[in-house]
Amino acid sequence: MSTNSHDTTAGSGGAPGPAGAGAPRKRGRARQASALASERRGNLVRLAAELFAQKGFQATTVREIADEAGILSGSLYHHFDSKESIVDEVLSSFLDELLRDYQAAVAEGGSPDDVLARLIRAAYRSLKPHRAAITVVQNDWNYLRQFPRFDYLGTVEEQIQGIWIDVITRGQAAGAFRTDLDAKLTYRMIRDTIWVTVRWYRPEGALTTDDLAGHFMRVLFDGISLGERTTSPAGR
Amino acid sequence: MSTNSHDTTAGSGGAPGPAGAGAPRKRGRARQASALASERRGNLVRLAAELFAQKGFQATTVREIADEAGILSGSLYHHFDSKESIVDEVLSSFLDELLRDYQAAVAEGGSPDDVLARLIRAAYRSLKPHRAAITVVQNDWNYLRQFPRFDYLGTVEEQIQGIWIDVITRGQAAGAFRTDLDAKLTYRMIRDTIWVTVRWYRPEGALTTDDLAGHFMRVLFDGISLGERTTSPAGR
DNA sequence: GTCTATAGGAAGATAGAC
DNA sequence: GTCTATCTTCCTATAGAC
Repeated sequence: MSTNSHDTTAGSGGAPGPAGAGAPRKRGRARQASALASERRGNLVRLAAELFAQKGFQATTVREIADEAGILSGSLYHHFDSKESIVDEVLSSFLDELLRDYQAAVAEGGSPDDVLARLIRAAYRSLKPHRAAITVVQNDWNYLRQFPRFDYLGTVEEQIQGIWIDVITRGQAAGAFRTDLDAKLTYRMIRDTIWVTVRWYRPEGALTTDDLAGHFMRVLFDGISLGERTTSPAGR
Repeated sequence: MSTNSHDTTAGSGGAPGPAGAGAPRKRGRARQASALASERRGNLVRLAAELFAQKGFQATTVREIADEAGILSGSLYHHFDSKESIVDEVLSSFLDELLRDYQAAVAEGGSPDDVLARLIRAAYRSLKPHRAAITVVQNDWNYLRQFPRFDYLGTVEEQIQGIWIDVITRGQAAGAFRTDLDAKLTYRMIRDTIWVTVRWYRPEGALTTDDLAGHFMRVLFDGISLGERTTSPAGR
């Protein structure tokens, strides 16, 4: 949740940094102080993520982030070397955790529809802790990908896509899922439907993320129709 | 496609406008010149919409829009009184047309699942002509709604929602759709799944919008599973 | 209808005192 | 670690010539 494995030294010119620019190695008595520092940093990141999610990355100014934290904008640059570094930390920590969750869901094993159900629940469950990051991914992904710094977004996306498509394809081969559906298209549909929920989902409301997952899976696995399944009803 | 019925006089302060600020009534020999003017204007709007879609509303500068049109940024203000006016025209013309399409789909009549299928196809078909506008709606909706000028976005959304929920509810009452699904939740799922497609759909690719609609409807109506429908398979 | 020129403000980022 | 102060750049929008 803390290390940003995707950090690059790319910047707009400014200070090249006197020491190694990565996360400092913690050891000895420095560890405690460092832990406090990262907690502070983590707070700033969470707070910025919330603003990015509400107003968009571009529309959020460093002054607003600093205001929210009760400090002045200049002071932010003691913690981060640019506004992009902040959003980078928001995204990379979320994506790293998500990838691990998915890998764990697959590692548990079971039939393809068990695994698919587990993936779907894992995705919905991430809505609550990562609502802000997911919103940023959705709204600012296209913009951020313009910068080489964020190339890793595409890499992680491909790894994640591979996990889902693999499960769907295995399900088709095993006779659990229809073979007249394109696996990639189906994956995208599932992914989009789940993520886009952050636009209106409010964790403090009546619906839990497992409610959402349940509703979605009823539709996904069995459809909204009643009676026999049909190949092409109503001219579809 | 031309008149902006949602225009308001709201602005950030500047010139209050010497004459009536609405679209001038065309009559007599002025009509031809005016038609050319609106074509020019329409071109600028389309071009701006494309940029807004690619980079986001905030990140797109009036200079970029002007560059793309081959004029200087100051000259844009001969056609529009602000950057917001441009995006307003992008959104309102799209939403007006969409609402009319949906109303027409319902007016054709038929069983709930016929109507629902028609609505879904209409939505997918709008992806091609309105890709840019749909992208802007999705990415910049939250930001734009901060300004009273864009209050009408919420109004149109409610009208549209009413149309879909009505069809779903009637289908449930008629025994065509499952009653264990929440109509509003189902509407949102459908809407989101369709709109979010603009993130990756490329009209010039192999898939037509009717392909997408077909794939989606197979899943929506009948699910991805094979064999008998089941109420709670795999612990779902 | 487009240009030149510029007002006026806000943005991201930096330097050095405390 | 935060503040004060400020640099530089870029933005939207305007005024008036052509």
